[in-house]
Amino acid sequence: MSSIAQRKDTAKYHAILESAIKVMAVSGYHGAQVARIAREAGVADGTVYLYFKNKEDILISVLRETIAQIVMLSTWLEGEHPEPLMALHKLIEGHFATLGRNPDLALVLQVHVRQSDPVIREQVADMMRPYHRMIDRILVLGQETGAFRQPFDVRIARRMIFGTIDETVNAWIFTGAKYNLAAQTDLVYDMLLNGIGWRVELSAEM
Amino acid sequence: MSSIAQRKDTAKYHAILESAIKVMAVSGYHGAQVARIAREAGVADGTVYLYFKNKEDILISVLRETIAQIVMLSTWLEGEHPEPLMALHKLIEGHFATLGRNPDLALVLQVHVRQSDPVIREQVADMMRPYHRMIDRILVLGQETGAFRQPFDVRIARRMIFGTIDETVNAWIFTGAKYNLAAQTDLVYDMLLNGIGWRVELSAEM
Amino acid sequence: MSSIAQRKDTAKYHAILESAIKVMAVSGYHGAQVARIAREAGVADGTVYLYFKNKEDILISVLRETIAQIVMLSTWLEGEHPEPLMALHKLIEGHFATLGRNPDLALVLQVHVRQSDPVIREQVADMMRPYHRMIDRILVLGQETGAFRQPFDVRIARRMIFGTIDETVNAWIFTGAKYNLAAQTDLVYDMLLNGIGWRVELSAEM
Amino acid sequence: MSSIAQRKDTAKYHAILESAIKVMAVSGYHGAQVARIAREAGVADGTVYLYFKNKEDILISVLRETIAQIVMLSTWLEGEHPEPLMALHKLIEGHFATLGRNPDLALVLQVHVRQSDPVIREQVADMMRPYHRMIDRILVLGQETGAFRQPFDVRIARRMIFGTIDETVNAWIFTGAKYNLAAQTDLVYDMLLNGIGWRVELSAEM
DNA sequence: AATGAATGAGGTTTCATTCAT
DNA sequence: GATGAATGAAACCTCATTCAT
Repeated sequence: MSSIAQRKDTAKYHAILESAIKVMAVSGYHGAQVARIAREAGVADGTVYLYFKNKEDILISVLRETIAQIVMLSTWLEGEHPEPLMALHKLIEGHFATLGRNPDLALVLQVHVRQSDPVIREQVADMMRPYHRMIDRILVLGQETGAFRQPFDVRIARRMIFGTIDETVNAWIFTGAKYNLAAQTDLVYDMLLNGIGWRVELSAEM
Repeated sequence: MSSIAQRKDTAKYHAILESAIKVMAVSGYHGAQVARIAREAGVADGTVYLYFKNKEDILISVLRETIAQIVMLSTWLEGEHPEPLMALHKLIEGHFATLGRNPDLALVLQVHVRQSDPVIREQVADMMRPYHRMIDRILVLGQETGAFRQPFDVRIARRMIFGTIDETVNAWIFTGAKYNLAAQTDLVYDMLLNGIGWRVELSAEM
Repeated sequence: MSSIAQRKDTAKYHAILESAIKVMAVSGYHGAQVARIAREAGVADGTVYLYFKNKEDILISVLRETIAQIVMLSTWLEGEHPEPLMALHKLIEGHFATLGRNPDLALVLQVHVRQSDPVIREQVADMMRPYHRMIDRILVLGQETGAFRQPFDVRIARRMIFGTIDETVNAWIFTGAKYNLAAQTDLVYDMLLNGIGWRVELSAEM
Repeated sequence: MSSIAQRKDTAKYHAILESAIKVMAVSGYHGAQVARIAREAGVADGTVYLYFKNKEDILISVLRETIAQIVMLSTWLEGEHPEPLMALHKLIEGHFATLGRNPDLALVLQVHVRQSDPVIREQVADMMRPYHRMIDRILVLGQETGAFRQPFDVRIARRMIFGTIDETVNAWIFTGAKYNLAAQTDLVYDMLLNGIGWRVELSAEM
């Protein structure tokens, strides 16, 4: 009479999760049949339901585990209290490193999540919230300490940061995940910091 | 003996397309039942198949019509030959205006496209290519004419621009498309141009 | 307010009938779409229903017209009163000639009829009855006049005659209707008359 | 992870097959709905697809199993090496006995096979080929040993034999399969051997 | 008489989920 | 805990037939 929750740390639980990532990476969420996930994991169809409530629960679990890794950055950066420029660099690097290490998982996260029920999207948004909050904190701190230029909208900046990271990962996935994603860190970091324009008003200030 | 191709400009064709956008916005591609699309359009199930080859054809048509509008910006900007800064501003504005006018369609484009078959994603990528090319051209021209700062990777910059626009639209959709998307143009434009950092190296150059 | 019955002799009626034979020959009864029959006949879908009650009616009409030709042999032979051996030869020859002239129609009659509803099969049987009767009459007359050997079961003989003709046509169709069907007449006639065995009991009788 | 192939000898496989024969006998191939076959077999619709690839596979399996029984005659006769006259008698008897035992199956084989896709007809032809070959061998051997009269075309004779058997079965089915089919063996055998005519050329030989 | 756009019932097939073993 | 055969709801799509023009 053990509940699903109590089985989360078994080897089989993780085998199914890994298998789900693999299958979903190839076929997407809707294309991923439970039977194939089970076979890939080397268990019977029914066994899947001993560890997960239903198919949606598998997807959410996959996302939770993945996002957890990314969100861990928040916690880590939180504890380290690095100065904002460094924090931004670490953030980008960590994000790229995490997904770069596991292309299948990146594919699921970037591409296949954004489908399925609004329910799932809502949950993903919830899970991402700490991450967004952390970006916001870095930005605010940077503005306060003078590490970043003063007058800009934090939300717009956060969307630029997140959107750029996202699109960089997408491009990497789309071209087949062939190059080293983390190696893009410096280029992206520089781009976000400096934008594409001259800083005429800056020279005026001097 | 009229083929599907010959029926593309009828009122019913557009009614079904509109209805498909509406239903897909709510339920996603897989969740959108042909029967519901038909009912919403006020036609019989079978009628849908007089205008579209199959369900996938509906989605692709939705995307084609939408992306066409956005890509039209390419053509327009091409003809106008505006200077790069202006071109970038027009691009952002046009993108926001087009999607801002039709939130449902934006939802389909932003969220639901990225699922389904790789075939569809490939087609979307094909349709977006002229758009990406145009951004590249603007960037290159801007660097040549000195409108943009010199040393940056064009691809990275393009991903930042596209990613930021994308994420801005996502945020707008996710909050329920309640505010005016086009009104964000200046803020985003400024952000992309200037980044978030001081331009210390610029002062060094003086 | 003219009924379907009154339109049977128009050019369009026959155009549709010809077209139906062609399409059914290729696709079978179930595979033959009314729309394709209409297109092949150069009329609109709806027009078909001005000349035929429904799809089944088309098939039955096709069969009626064809079988009519074969059954006409009955009438003709009836009128001629040829002696039995000659009558049998004429019968085989006429059957082969009629179908040999129109392979499409033969295909429909031999292969595709035997499907669809029992209702249709019943009707075909009804239409074939005069033909069977005629064979029976030839056989009985032949036995009475001494043209055929005495002791054999007329029904069995009739089935042999009909079955052999049928199978000969089938073989001809199956190999692509490439050779001259009517040219088989003498061989089949001889076979039916003499069987495959020696006639030992005959020599005993002498 | 059991494939369809591995389930062919289960009770359920045969239950579905029997049920398919029954339903097809009544309604024909196209009229036989998978749902009705499933209900008749006492299983759920989906279960059918655990044992058969699709509806066409059911039909082909029905045919394979049946024709296999008839073709088994070939093998048996092959092994026995009976003299030709005996072989022919056994052949007719075996054919009638096999179909006579299972009228539904006979109906499917005789009537409903000949429809549907050319693909299926081709397959049936393939399955029947050994049977036809065997008839040919009997005929050739009979001619060589002098059991049959010398000059006749083997193919024509084979068609007469097969066509007569076929038509006899058809007649039996059409009248409701009320009498004993196998009891017709001697009559048909005699008919095929002797034909319907006197053997004038034979008496001339004497 | 002729058209052909529209209809909608109906059938095959898939696949997440269950439950007896 | 584990299995996997069985379930059956649900969805796409076809196509004979109708009817307003």
